[in-house]
Amino acid sequence: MSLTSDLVRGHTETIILAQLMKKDSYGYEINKSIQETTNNEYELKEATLYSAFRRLENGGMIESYWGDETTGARRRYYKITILGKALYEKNKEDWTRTKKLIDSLI
Amino acid sequence: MSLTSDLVRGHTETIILAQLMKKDSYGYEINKSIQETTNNEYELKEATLYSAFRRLENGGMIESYWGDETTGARRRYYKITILGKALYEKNKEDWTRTKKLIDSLI
DNA sequence: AAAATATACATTGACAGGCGAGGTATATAG
DNA sequence: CTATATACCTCGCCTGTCAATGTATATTTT
Repeated sequence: MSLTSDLVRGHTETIILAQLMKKDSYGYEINKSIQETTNNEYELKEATLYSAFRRLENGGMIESYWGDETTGARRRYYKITILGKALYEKNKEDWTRTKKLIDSLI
Repeated sequence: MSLTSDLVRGHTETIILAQLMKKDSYGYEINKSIQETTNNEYELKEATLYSAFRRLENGGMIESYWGDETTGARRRYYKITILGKALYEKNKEDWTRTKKLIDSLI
């Protein structure tokens, strides 16, 4: 929504992985969930979201499959892989370190 | 140095402004100071540093003047402006908010 | 005296992530 | 029947980062 986007840059993949740590999900739902969690303070732009999915899938961090909805628009579900879980944990640690780093610098 | 760069992206200007809040300084010194503060965990690449200076100066956030060194390499000193101080304060607030936002999402 | 290192500034061109703008398709509410 | 919500996707631009490269002076090492 606001000015935060620049500062969240670089966390997009981790945010998506975090959602997929809870359960398999699809783009639209993930984004809604982010909006709810942040009281509409933040959302991923669709182009950002889907390009992140591509990167993550190409890197073997997530896998996708089509949902079996008989009604409504089709959904492409994503599932986090072992590799993806490991990346998520690593990114979380990096975030903890980076937070301290920035706090000490600004 | 390491993997942090992606996550610090977006904070470069604020980090520079933070240094200039303390005192007028020049590129090389600012970078050394950052390295010392972070125990060599982080440093700005020169190209990044100088392009940030350009942006900040063009935006009226900092002003520059040549030092009067009679020996050694010349130094271009930077001074933070009123506008720059305001931006710094705003960026700090944004950081506080963003930190919470990311913490809630990952 | 020569070579290496430290100090100090600067530019160029490539790269990657974010995103505006545009497009497709189905279902429901007014 | 029109608007809105759900759901996916791509193209091409913009911006910040950074490797590589270049300049110049001073000190330290060999």
